[in-house]
Amino acid sequence: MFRFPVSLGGQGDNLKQTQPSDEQHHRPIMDEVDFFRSEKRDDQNVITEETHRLHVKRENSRVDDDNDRSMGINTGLNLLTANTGSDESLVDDGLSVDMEEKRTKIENTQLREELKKSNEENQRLKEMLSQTTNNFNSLQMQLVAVMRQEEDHHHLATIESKDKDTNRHEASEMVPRQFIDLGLPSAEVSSDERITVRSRSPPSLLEDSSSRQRAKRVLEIEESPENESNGWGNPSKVSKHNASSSNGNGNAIDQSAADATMRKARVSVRARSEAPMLSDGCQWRKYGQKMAKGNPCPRAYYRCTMAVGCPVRKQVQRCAEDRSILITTYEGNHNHPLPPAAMYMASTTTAAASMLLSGSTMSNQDGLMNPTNLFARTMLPCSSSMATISASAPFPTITLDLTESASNVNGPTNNNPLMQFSQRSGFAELNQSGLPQMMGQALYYNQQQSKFSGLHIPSQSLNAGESVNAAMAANPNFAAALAAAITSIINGSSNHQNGSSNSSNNNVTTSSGDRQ
DNA sequence: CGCGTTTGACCTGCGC
DNA sequence: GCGCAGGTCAAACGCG
Repeated sequence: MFRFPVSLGGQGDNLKQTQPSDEQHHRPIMDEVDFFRSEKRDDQNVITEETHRLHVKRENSRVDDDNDRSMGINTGLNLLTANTGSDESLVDDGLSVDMEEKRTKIENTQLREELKKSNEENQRLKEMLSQTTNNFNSLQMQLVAVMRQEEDHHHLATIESKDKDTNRHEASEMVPRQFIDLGLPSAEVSSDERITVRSRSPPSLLEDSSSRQRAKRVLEIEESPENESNGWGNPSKVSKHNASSSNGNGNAIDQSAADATMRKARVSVRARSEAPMLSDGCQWRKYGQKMAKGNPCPRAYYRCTMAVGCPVRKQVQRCAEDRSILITTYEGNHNHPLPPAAMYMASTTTAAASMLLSGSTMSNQDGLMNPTNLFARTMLPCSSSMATISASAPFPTITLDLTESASNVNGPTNNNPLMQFSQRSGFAELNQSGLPQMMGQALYYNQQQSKFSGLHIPSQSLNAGESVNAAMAANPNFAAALAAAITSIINGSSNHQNGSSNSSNNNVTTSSGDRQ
């Protein structure tokens, strides 16, 4: 197996010097050489830099590797050449001290080569780990949704039995029907039924489960025609084709709906910013601008230009009520590597799409969070103030509202919205492994509640505190960072294998503040 | 000259 | 079927 030549826990030269036992294999030899002190410093810098890279992934690591390689190779070759060319003469002269130096040079060269190989291997491993983690997070979100669905199915039976007492006739017709309908292609649903379901969706948390379930199906129906498999050019043109070609295949419909949901999931960030656009680390090109109805401010359309064919687009528009609020809506997932500054927002959109996918692809039973889930209901009031999911929009949209002023700040130390969220919910004592699950469930429940009721929950009394607004004003990237923090927390429950990285992700303050 | 922005035209879905 | 609104395209234009 691969052997890392550096200490994973090292923080710098100081730590290495005070704790030489961590690298007894290398350091004592290097410390003995005074002749190449300058180069030794370079070696230490390389090691230090490598140590930092173990903690913070860099996108330009290749450049670093090149630098290391150039520095290490050049020095090493010179040393090797000197050794091979003058070893015998030195021996003939009987200079044992030079022999020691030559031997040390050779060992240094070997160490550099090992370090270089280690860097390359480490870089490959990190890339593999990053990709695997992303895939795992996406799958984890779906798994959690499926597990919750099965769990809630038992609660559904109880609810339905209660419903039968009050709506015996309705239940006897609707419940069996919904199972039948959900198993059939969505195209068989008439538009009248869709309208009916929409109008029947009550806003209450304890809304009728059957109506919610049917509403969910409508959402799947509405999302299924959207297909971006052939790019963004003319999605609507493909929709008709898909709707007709997929008829008669329920699985195909479900998969289509799932794919469409993933692609059309949107993440909207409301942030106070005087800048015309949030700098989220990506490169955008404006391709259109329209005057939206009811808003004197035009809506600008941007697409990602960091890679050819990247499907990610975003809309930027100022709030009609408060023009200091900048509403940025992201759509799609990047299909190319991203700089670190752009990873946060990208991961947010990806996680949002995964969440929406989890909600819309639940099977034909009770794919909703059970209203009797006291845990989730406890989470909801606060989580809704930070992240809402609206069904009023044409596409399922997660809204991160970071603009509310702190009207009810609990205290000067409670400036972290997520920490306040945990405290208000009575789970402040939870450890870092518990908070992500709670947050994920809360956000997920909010998603289901608002999504299927057709009600956009307005932001209320966000306990983010004045610090959030201050941070937003100081740095528009704070919105992206906070969104990433939420995503990290949501995903944190599934990343127990990444202990070091998760510990920082779960610390929202660190995640949002240090990654600017 | 290349790239990004602007802006009017066009397409599509939806409601009446 | 018609009109409206959202979204996109592409030619024209500006800038470095």
